[in-house]
Amino acid sequence: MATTRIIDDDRLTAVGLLVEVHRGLTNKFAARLGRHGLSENELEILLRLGRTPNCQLRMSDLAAQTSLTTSGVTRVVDRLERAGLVVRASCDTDRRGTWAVLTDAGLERVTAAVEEHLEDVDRWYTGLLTPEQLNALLEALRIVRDTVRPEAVAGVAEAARARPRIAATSP
Amino acid sequence: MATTRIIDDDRLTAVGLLVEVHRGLTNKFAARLGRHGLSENELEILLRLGRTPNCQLRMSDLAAQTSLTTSGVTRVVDRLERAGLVVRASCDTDRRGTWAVLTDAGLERVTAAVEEHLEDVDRWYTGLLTPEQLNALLEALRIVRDTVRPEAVAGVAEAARARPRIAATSP
DNA sequence: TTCAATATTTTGCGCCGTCAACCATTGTTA
DNA sequence: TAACAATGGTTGACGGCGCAAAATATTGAA
Repeated sequence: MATTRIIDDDRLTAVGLLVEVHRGLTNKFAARLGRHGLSENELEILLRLGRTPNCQLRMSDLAAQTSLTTSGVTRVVDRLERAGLVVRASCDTDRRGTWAVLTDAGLERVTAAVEEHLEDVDRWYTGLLTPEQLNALLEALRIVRDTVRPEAVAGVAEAARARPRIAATSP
Repeated sequence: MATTRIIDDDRLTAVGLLVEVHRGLTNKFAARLGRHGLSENELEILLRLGRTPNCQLRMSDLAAQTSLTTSGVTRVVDRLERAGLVVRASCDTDRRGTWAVLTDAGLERVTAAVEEHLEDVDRWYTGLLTPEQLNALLEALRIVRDTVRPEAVAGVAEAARARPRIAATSP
């Protein structure tokens, strides 16, 4: 008879597939990002800052968006600040808070990195799928994301309202 | 005019979506797995052993399958062995190699863990999608997996040929 | 046989991120 | 106003994993 052991359940392989793809892509991407001096988490934080109206987000919002802990964010931002890609600025309205602000150098760095990174993304991920397959994939992922991480958009509204902490590059 | 900055490229958000889903699921799963005394990597290794014909795989094959390094596998197997879920056995035909062999306790543990784990998988992942959506997702993931990790099935054939190192539970 | 070249696993060291404890600030309640 | 819980962030101790070198076993050639 066919196997009916629980450890062969299809749902487990569905998880496994997701994990393998994630790890595989991460590994493929790591080399080139490393050449730009960035890790996956560092890139993500720079990207999120760059996409925010004034290029600034509070530490705790970064934590919520990235599913790093706040202490993890502290450390990543420490490194980025040491590298001159980010600066910390205190928050006028709530002196407990701290803005992480993308510097010009940071924006340049992430732009340069992404420029090459996109080749890899295309080569190992999006470019492998037909537009229909890609859309179906993203639709499914979005459904899952919205239930497992509904908080992934924290802080954007506040940051837009806040006054910029450094000369922003937005004209 | 609309934004055309490179850091807003859709392909980046396609990566981001995958990463967010992976992290979100990992977090959701961690609590219950932790209650069974297993981490994600430990579960994966136990699963792969349990699915192999004689419940045994060589360390290097585990490394290839999991995209841990061999040293990572050494450490995970160390813990699993300390917990009595796995034993090491030397390889007759090539005494450089080492089999990691799932014990009966290991099979019980992983079975019990998976039994509950599947509820979470259903609740946060597979159960959120229609059968069509799930199939489309898996199809796309399989395409990407096959190009970024073609080596993910290492060692299964050899393990099936090798003689079992402990009383196997296969009748 | 002996010695170099190769293959498999383990170990030393370091980085990265979590957890828990901590300090500073805010808001609330009296 | 004082007291105190709640919030935001940082720090120290710790564990997991990767990298590279070491330890062990195997193969091939002189």
